[in-house]
Amino acid sequence: MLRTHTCGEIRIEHVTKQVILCGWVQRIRDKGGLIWIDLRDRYGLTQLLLEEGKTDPETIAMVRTLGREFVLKATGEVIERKSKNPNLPTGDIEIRLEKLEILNPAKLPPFLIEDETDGGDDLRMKYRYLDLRRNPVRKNLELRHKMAQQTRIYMDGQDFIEVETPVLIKSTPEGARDFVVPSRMNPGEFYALPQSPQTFKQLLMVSGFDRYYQIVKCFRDEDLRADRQPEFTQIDCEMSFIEQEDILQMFEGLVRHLFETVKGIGLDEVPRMTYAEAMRLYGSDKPDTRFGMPFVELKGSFDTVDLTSGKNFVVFDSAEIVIGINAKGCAHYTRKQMDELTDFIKRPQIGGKGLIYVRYNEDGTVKSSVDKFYSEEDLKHWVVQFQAEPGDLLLIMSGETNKARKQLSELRLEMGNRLGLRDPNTFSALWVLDFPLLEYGEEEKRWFAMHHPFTSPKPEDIQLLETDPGAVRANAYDMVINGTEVGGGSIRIFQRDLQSRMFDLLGFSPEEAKAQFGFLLDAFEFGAPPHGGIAFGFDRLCSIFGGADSIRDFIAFPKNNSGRDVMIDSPSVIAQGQLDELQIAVAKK
RNA sequence: GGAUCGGUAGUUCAGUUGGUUAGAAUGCCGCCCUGUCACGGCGGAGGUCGCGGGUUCGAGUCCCGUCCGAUCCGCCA
Repeated sequence: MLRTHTCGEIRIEHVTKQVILCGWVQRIRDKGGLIWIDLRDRYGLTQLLLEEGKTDPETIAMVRTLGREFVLKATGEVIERKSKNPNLPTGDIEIRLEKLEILNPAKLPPFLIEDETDGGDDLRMKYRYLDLRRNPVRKNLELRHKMAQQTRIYMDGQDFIEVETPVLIKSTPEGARDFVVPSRMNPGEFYALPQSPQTFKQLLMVSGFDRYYQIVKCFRDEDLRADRQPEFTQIDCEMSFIEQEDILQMFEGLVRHLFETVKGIGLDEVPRMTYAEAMRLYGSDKPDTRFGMPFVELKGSFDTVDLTSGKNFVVFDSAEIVIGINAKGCAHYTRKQMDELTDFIKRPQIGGKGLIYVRYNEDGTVKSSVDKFYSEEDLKHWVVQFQAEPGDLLLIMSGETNKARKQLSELRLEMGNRLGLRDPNTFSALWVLDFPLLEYGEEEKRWFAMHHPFTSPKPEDIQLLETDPGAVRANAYDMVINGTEVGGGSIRIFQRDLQSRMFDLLGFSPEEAKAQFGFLLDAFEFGAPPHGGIAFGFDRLCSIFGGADSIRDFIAFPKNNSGRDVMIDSPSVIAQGQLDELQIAVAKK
């Protein structure tokens, strides 16, 4: 070892000890007669002292040649500081430098290696190895490490075994776009990288590994977002001889264990909500339940309520649904603020046509943007429906049910932001249950599996498969934390007949089903146990625990928006020889 | 495929209606400083205003195109 201690561990009780430290130069403060060097490593910062008249002049001269990020080996005695720094764990001591060795000089980094860096995202990505020297990013990776460790501790404690599954697998038509790898030994043929180990974990159930998990890389060739990378990590799990309730209990347990051990937070029992409820109350299958503000229907499909029709307001009369939210205490909003909200919902990404408001003033009077059509008495009925109190502001939208809900959902989140109701250090988890089994693809004119083709329908809905496939509910569930989907899974189909019927419904001919998933169908004929599972988005889980919106800083070497690694500059062209070997020709544009 | 925002010193940004030599902070370099810790003081260097074209007497600023980045929509079983 080149060092006796790290830069984070020396305390007042080490005084008079002779130590050797290694690390990077964080900063040098040269007072002339006194020079201090802050030496940094992963563990902390320790101050080295040089003093004119006491320190060897050659060493002082050498220190005056140092720059930021030089790698040093420093030998000296631990002494108590004359003026202590209470902000630093090592602030009571310093090292009187006796011998200095420059292990490696360093060019000036392109941005400051400090907590509040002056580097932009692009630059930080290009020099990621420097960015990773910064405390905030390093702490995120330490958090990730803890999350992974605690996941393994919990799963192992529940008798799950970790099994690795292959990365070079087979492309399947359903779901996300596959990343594809050409096979040299089988010219013209391709592997695909797994979107998830789905079929393998089901096969492991057939094999009798009744509790499997894996912290595993998955790959999807789709456009990226702040919380989506082309390669990402899942906590992938599967269990046999269970019902949905067992899965919910087991993995609520995992999440509670993680909050407990990693954050020191005791999580409340995770509430449950059906998909239909979530859509009706929040217009989203992943509602942020850190705050309430549920939708209220003035005219809707679920209730028989209609407080808007017959007053010659065409917009509402022609709408399938009229829904709103109660922004508590916002009656004072100015014209400017209202315009901002209207502009917000009219943005092309949201696509709202207009926003109607009702102010329930402190003095009990009511003022709205539709006073022309609705009397004070009409509006008072609305106020009652919203359970509003004086000082509240009702924000109302209308239209086709699914669109209006989606738009109002965006507005609800925006109001949550404006009212400071989305604190990243508050955690609210939710199970969303009973997802639809199928959704209709308008373009393709056929049904698609909402989760995946192996998801089992609710037994009581099976007869609807023939008559009304869209109404069939699945034994599928998502876990949502703070409005982010962090995990999802289902109870699988384990009977060959039902699975074949599913493929049929999804438009697979028996031959296609056999070609794509024959191995699974075959396996189901050799004694498949009832089984089900779940997968958590590990990167997202880490980012939520870390209070961040983006998963990028929880991944050591992430890719940018265009799927590029700007540090190693990938993807890149390959040599003609490589292409030849693979018998691949690149089409010229 | 689409929308919005951005690209000016090493870095983060400002830059008026189009008008002299494009500024600030920070970093960097030099000198001074014996208790600093975001040290302080004095001085200095540092710019193809993303790229290409256009309008104009004159463009960082206006117009067109293009490239790059970020966020979002579509997409993501």
